Amino acid sequence: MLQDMPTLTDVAKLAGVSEITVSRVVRNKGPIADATRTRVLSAIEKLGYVPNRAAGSLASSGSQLMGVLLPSLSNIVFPEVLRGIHSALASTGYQPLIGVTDYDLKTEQGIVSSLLAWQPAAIIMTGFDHTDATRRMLANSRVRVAELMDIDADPIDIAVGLSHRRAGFDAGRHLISRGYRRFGYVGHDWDADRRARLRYEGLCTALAEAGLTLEAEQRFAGPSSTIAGRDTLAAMMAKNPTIDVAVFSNDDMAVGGFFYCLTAGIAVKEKLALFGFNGLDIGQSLPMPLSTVRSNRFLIGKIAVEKLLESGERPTEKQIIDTGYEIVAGATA
Amino acid sequence: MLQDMPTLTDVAKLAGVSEITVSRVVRNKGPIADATRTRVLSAIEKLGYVPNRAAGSLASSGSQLMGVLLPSLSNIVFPEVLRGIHSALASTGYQPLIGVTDYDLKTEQGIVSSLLAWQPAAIIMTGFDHTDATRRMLANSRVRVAELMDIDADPIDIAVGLSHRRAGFDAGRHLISRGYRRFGYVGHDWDADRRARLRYEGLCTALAEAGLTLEAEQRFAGPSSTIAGRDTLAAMMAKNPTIDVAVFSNDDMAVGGFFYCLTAGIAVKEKLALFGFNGLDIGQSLPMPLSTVRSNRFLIGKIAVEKLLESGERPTEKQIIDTGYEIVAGATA
DNA sequence: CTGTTAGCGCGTTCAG
DNA sequence: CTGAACGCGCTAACAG
Repeated sequence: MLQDMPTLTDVAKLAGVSEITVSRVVRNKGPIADATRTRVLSAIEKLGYVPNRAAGSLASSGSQLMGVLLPSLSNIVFPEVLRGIHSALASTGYQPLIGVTDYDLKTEQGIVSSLLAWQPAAIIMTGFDHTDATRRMLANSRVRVAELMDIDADPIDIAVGLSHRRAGFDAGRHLISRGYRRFGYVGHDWDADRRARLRYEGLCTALAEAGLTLEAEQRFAGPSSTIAGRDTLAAMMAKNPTIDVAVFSNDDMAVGGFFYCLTAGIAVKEKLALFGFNGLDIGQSLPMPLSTVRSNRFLIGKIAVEKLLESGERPTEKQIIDTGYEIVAGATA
Repeated sequence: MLQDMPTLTDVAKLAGVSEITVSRVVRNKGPIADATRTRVLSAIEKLGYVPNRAAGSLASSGSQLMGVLLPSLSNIVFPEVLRGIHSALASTGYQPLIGVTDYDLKTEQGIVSSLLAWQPAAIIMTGFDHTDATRRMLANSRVRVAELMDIDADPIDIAVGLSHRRAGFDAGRHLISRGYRRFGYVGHDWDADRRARLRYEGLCTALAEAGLTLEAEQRFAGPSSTIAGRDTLAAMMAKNPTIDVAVFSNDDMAVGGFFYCLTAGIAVKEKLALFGFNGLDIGQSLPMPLSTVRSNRFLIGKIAVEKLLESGERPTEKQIIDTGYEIVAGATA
């Protein structure tokens, strides 16, 4: 696509050195006399030389690319992870090559295959659910794999995230300790969102240990959103007006729940407590800061990249990195 | 990085054909007898062959990559554009190679250079501000360039977006026609956000034509956010309690303003009207839907890709595509 | 419809 | 500290 861009050869001729010397200067590799380096650099400058990565990649059978698979871009959480990935990549010369799976394992498989075609240094994926074919392709390649967000299962190489089951459990314990007893759960479609389900299970376990159960439960049959949260809480309250706390599948849903309470004139916390998950900015900027669990999305992306780049080799031992979470007391519960 | 993955040659041997035939089957190019195709495909399947894109790219001096430069991932607007880009790319076999500039032109220049090194089919950028070096690199390459979001200046090849100046102007006219006269403006740092400034200028023009001026103006010295909107409106109201409408630099800021009114007990619309820009979901899910201007972020990304892929050549004529905007009456103004 | 020939631009040897 | 030769895996251009 570039029209006779200058090549290594052109630079080498102009600088009066061999191609490999130019190559070494460009990659900062091997010993180079200062004088030669200067000469080469000025030739590069003069010609506006830009190395051809495809050629480099072919010759070295490797690349400065990092494959990144995200389930969705609609949920703010994933752009935040991407931001963390990008921040760690920025100083390294690696570029993210991204794909979006729409929570579909077959789509994921296709994307993994096209990413692998670029011989990336590593691949970052979300979650532990993959097709057998995906696993096989990954195993046959030498690329390191990080699986993000979740650490409640066995990773391929590296897992970076938090235990959603424990987060749900701790949220439950926290709310019980604050005196809440009549629990309602407001969720979204969790066939796609395995982690929301893990949190739900953790919550139920905590309730069971305290001799409690969910008194109400309402799930929206689509992705999470503020509007879904608002309407789903409305539906639940219509059926079960006596609950004293609503636990939401995440902050988006909970913020919608807050808006519902505002409209319906329900006193938040006194009459109905609200609890979310994620610790999004929007929840914390509400007139009453949302009670929630803060996950560290940015950090997850950042650490994943750092671990992946730590060694050039596929790690011999599986590694699980817990980025933790934090109960945010807030004002709504 | 792949450990002796099978190559075209391996497939060709197994299928008993020449390499080029396999290549043609893989790329769906040129006439192939059905029998041959079947044979080749089953060989590919059997070996788990994955084409090496670097080699393909080198041989054809082109790639199925599309460079995407975004100023930021923190502002929800850009992930939405990326979503549009991705949706249009999904069916084409192209992959987005992304870079984030942090609103810095020198950073942008560096990223353009590394993107160009992959010989992408096209590059998508944001806005019209680039360094001279960036412009030169782009001009020397044969890649098509789309500049998104804005159409208030002269594009390199294609511009896709809306006139922010007109949007600001129309917002002003709209509010004047609703009877508002005492205008306040709540903004964020616009050195980075040229478009927010264009909207501001449009607004001021509309006011001037009606013989009005801004009675108050408060700008937060950082990026836009809900919290910034809340606090900046608070600061403005402390100084100028008599304004009857606050125009915000965008919806994030306006939602924060709404929260401020809630806390301060200010009757929204009766005492103080609020007006945003973007038409984000969060604004529309407020107890009172936010009055704002809807921009079509998803569409901007999608159309950019479609136009870029329309022809394989650099367009001879510059093209400006207006994706328009829409005043959303809402309930806050 | 299929095959042959000849590189694409670079990095990896291995020598000096 | 520098260089020569070779090949990475694929595709363009031309045959047949």
